Amino acid sequence: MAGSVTIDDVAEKAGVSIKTVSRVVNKEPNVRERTREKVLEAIKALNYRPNQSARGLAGRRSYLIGLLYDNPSPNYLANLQAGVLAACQEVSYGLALSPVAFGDPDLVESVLSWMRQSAIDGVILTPPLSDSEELVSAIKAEGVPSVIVSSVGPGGVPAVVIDEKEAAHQMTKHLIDAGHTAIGFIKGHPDHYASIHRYQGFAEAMEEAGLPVDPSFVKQGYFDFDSGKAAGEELICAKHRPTAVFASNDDMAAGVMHIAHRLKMEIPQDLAVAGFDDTPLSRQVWPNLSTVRQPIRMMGQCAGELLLQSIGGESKKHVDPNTFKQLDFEMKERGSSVAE
Amino acid sequence: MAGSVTIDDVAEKAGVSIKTVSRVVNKEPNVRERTREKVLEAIKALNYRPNQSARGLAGRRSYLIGLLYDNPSPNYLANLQAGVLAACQEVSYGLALSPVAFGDPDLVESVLSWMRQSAIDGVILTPPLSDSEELVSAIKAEGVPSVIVSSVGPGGVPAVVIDEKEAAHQMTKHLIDAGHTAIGFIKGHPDHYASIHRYQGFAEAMEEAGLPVDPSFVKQGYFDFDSGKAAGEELICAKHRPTAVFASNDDMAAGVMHIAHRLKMEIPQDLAVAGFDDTPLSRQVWPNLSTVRQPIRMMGQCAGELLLQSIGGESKKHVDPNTFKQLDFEMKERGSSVAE
DNA sequence: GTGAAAGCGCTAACAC
DNA sequence: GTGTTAGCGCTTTCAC
Repeated sequence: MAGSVTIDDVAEKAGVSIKTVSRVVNKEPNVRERTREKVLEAIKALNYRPNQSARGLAGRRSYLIGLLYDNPSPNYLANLQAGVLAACQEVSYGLALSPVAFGDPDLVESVLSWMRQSAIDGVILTPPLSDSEELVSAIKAEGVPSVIVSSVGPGGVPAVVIDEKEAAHQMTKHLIDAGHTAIGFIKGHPDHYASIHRYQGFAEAMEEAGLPVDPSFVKQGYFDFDSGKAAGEELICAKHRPTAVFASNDDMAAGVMHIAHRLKMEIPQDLAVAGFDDTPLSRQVWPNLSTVRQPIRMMGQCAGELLLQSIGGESKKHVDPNTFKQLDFEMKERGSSVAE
Repeated sequence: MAGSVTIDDVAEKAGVSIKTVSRVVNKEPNVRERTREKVLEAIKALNYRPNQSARGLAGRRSYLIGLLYDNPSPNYLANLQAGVLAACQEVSYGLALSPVAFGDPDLVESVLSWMRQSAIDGVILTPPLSDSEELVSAIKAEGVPSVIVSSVGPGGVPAVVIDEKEAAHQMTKHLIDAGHTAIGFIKGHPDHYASIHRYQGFAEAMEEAGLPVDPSFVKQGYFDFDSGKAAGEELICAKHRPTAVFASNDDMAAGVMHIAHRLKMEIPQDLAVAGFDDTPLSRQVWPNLSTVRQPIRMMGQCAGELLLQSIGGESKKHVDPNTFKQLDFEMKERGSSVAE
């Protein structure tokens, strides 16, 4: 602890008062540009970082935001987390992780108690927690700012999303354009709203093209590889089978491909496959998987920035609680749907 | 901030000084049983919760441990982190994440500075950071307890590991037992000690079996899919080629399989493949990948427990700095090495 | 636009 | 066993 750089050291080095340093650190207004630069230089030279405990004590907050999640895919978690951390770093906030179980009957109670205990200044909710109206409302009632990710939510809480429906629509259209008329669909986990939207996009695209959606071509999945395998097996092994399968995420699509390989089917000649998310897996299967890229890391960063903004320092630009930040998705058409 | 109940309120209500309350809260000795009860009652009646920031500031600790990592695979990070979090929860500690760049020339300086400013009470190092003797020593010199994971380290710091060499030895033997004599090897990232140990295990098993290690059958990889693909291509496309390839991790092994598929080779008939780590990917490729399971989550939990113990709050059992906790690995022999 | 002074709620050191 | 007195490093309030 000795020899640690404090705000006093920075103030002295920059030739200003500690209050001015504090203003710069907290990005408050009312600092001349020239002064700000001097301070920033001193901060950099000394490699100064504010002490969170001291900040928290004086400022009556914890300088911590929470990230609530329930067993997401490692890839989703790692990317989202990296984005949130990036947002936190800009303003020297810390990130507190809270893995919870969506199925827990006293989910709300335990989340609230965790928030109080750790004095979280704000919280980011990921699916399927962000889809729980009860939870979102309870947190809002507690007066703690929150942002939800990948979900529309009950409103009144800012959200960061992509247009799931449109993305699924485009991917379905891609398969139709490739000549498929019998297209199977594997739904995502029913706890996630995204699953509904992806299905809607699929159904609408089919309807637009005047193609019927055969109910026996629609299977329930749970976003994991095994459920994709199971659904894929049901779809492919039937005598009347689709020529293309659109799975609601990459893991399930990989499951379908796994089955296809086992049956010695050629992809995409015998069966076209498409996924959703553009996880690393999509480039590790053979052939590469056609999918929709979701900018997860950026979504994390946006959510973090939005939350930190609405926690607001002194420079509280007010954040509209109905903010609805929609980021762009990206189509990735690869070898699993079109011969290369 | 929820309850604005402070230590003073508790002291007044219990009719003692704040110091006595502090003693009770921190389970320190030298409090008469009768007094302790009175204080505990007051705490309960007022629903008092100590302010972490104030505790941290005054006590020069943060009730936080740090997790240092450099761009690990999402899977490794998510699992390790889950284990560490589990350990933290038991004692109400928080986890502070710190992504850093191993290549950064002032890595040590910036890590030390981060530790000082956030007043981290202890830190867990993951590869390749745990392999940097300079960093490990610097942290030790700073007097901050640390635990390293998946690495042997310079000693003097507790470590949680598996026997990488023995594991690679067994996997190699498995390939030899399956009848292979020309076995290719793809090394892991050179910054990781684990890469060396895995190669040693391979080389020793070959030697024991009286098989030569053809230098042209040993390629350098970097633990990522693309480097596995590149190395795999070099190995397989040569006129004189191995009949089996042992890659130092699953991602690289998947890269090899990808190439093999592209060349229409049958696995394992034309080419056997083995990996290391037992990531989900190993069960998502076709055929399933033979690999070595590393109990990453448990390693994270052990590391967390070891660290928290050596920080020692209440019941400071002394932790031997030369603790070397070796967990068991597990062989997973699947379809990529033996026809199913 | 900037600074001086007054704490934030707690623990540490030392008295009693 | 228990209390008193100083801060910890920062933000806040209010003066300039």
